[in-house]
Amino acid sequence: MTRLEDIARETGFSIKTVSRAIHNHPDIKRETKELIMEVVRKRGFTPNWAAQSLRNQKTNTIGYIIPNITNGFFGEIGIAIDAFFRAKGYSTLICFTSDSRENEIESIRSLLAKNIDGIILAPIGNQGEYIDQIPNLDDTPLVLIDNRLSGPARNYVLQDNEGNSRRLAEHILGHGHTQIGFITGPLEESSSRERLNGFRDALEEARLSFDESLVRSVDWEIHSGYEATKDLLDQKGSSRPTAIIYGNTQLLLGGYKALREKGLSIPGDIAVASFEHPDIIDALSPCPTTLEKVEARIGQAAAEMLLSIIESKEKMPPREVYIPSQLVIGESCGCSGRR
Amino acid sequence: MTRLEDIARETGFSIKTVSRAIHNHPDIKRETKELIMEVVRKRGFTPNWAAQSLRNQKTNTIGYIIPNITNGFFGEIGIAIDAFFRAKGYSTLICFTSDSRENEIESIRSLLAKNIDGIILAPIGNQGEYIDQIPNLDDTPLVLIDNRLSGPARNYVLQDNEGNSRRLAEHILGHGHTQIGFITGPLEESSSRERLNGFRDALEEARLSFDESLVRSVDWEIHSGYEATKDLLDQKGSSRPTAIIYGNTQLLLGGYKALREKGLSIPGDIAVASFEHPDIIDALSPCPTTLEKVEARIGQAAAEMLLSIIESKEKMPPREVYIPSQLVIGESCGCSGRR
DNA sequence: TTGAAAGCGCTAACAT
DNA sequence: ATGTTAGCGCTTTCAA
Repeated sequence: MTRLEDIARETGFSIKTVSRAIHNHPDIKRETKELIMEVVRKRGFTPNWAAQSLRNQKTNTIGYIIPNITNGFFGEIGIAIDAFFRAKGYSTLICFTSDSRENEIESIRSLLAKNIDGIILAPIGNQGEYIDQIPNLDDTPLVLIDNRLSGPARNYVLQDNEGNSRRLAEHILGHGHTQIGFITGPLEESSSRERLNGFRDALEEARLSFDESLVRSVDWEIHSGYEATKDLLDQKGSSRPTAIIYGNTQLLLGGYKALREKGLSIPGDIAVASFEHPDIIDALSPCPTTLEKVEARIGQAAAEMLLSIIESKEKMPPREVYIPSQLVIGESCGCSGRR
Repeated sequence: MTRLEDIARETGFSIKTVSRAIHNHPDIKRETKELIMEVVRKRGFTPNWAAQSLRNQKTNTIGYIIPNITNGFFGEIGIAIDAFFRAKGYSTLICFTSDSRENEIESIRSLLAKNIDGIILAPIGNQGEYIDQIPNLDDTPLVLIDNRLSGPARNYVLQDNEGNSRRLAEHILGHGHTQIGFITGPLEESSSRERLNGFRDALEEARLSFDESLVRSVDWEIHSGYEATKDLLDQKGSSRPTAIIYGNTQLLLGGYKALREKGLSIPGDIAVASFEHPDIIDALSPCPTTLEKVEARIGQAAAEMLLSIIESKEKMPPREVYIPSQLVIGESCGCSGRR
């Protein structure tokens, strides 16, 4: 490993002068600096991170903790976070917890041990009390995204789930449907619960009754969307839905498969709309009606919020930011198509 | 931040004794240790990572550099790597390069500055010389995955692309097809080139001529698979393929959309098979014939290789590991189905 | 404009 | 079985 001292010896200056050159300190002669920087480049010297952060008590590093790295939603948020902080001279450490609370706590602890300057966390579940019990965490700026936890006020960047849900439902209602299925994730999760609430509000406003037999709450997986869709269409006693709204991409994908297998045409036999806006949308025909992409905006908002907390000296009261998104009309709802 | 010294003061022992307790050193009385550990737990103390690694010249951390975090393939490899190293007491830092060579070099340098113990890199492109020019990198164990670069021998974990391609092609040939389309990625990339080679070998062995007009080399994106498929089916002069093999999931997805839009039934009108084995397979009907999942095995193999290099004292000659995979018969090739 | 020395938190020799 | 001390590489007073 190349050290400051190696550069100092090679150039004949002291360690401190080399340090000054690297950090663009004004108190240094221009030629001295150029001489030193030449050697620095040649040797590929980069200051030892551990030594620097030990000395400065500042790591210029933030942590990003997500349930699952293979989830494109969190991946794209991460890209936005990384881009923002990279431009400010920070690095981003990503940890994934495989949907385990234990791993989540372990990740937080390991980030704290690294003295990172702040954390952006996409928490799992709905119980938030455990967060308040992690020692030393209150000294570290923390922003939560996408999922609200129980407990005291915290810094959040959330989606406008209710509003988004209302926009989707109103659009489907506008096509004249009155029997609308709604397939979403676990209702303990705030995101899922809020989506259902928005749906219910839209029905109320349209003076339609909310029919619980048209709602399915399952986990967020493809096969669950597949089975819930079949279940919804096969049920006896109630009339068939003429439209279905899906709570995320996975559920939609499962739904498309089920509808295709049943020989139902979209939107002819059944209209469809869905939350989120995955890249994989390009593989689907008909192109589904969805919402705008929000990943970049969530990442940006969370990163800005975190940086402002890191940079502010005094403690700030918790803030919440809601990211809304507009409809993106496709061909699955009955409109004549987009693009 | 809680320090060793805080625990020492609170328990009345010296710093060193506390350190011994934490590290399970034998030279410590059982009760002393229990007394200390109680306070350690209460305070949530974790040794300062920077101080530890500065002192030990060992960080127990490895770096994992990938082109794109939203690619599920690299994500799942990362999960396997992280699981392996976590069990050995190591952390994994993930960096993504957004397919930019500049970011890739920058990521390597930032990992070197952190004194990480080793790097697993999924390199982009096919030129490898730049790697040899990164200062100080030769002291750090490095394992490359999935893509072979030009230049000297290196540590690699690769897929058996030729063998896999041959297996896919032989299966399709076994269904009696003689006009087989092949849609794959850029031929500069070793993975893509080797896949095409395997396909050509299988044709030769079956005494069929290799018809270049049935091959498309595009980028690895969904829309490219869509357009290449339409292009292949629309071309004049040559007879239509009765089967198509896709080089990855994205291309397959685009292909399914194109075939559906053309009203062709799979496998009735056209047989289909594809490399990789994505989770999204559950959303497709008919279920495509693919290869086994290899992500976990690639990650495991790369992690094992890297750890063995980290732990070995003397320099070892570069090694290569090839991960083969078997066919997974679906419904898209003409077989009667699986499961 | 440059250099010397102290100390960030931790661990390994070396005492006791 | 426990404590003292030096030093990992860096930056920041302070002095020259």
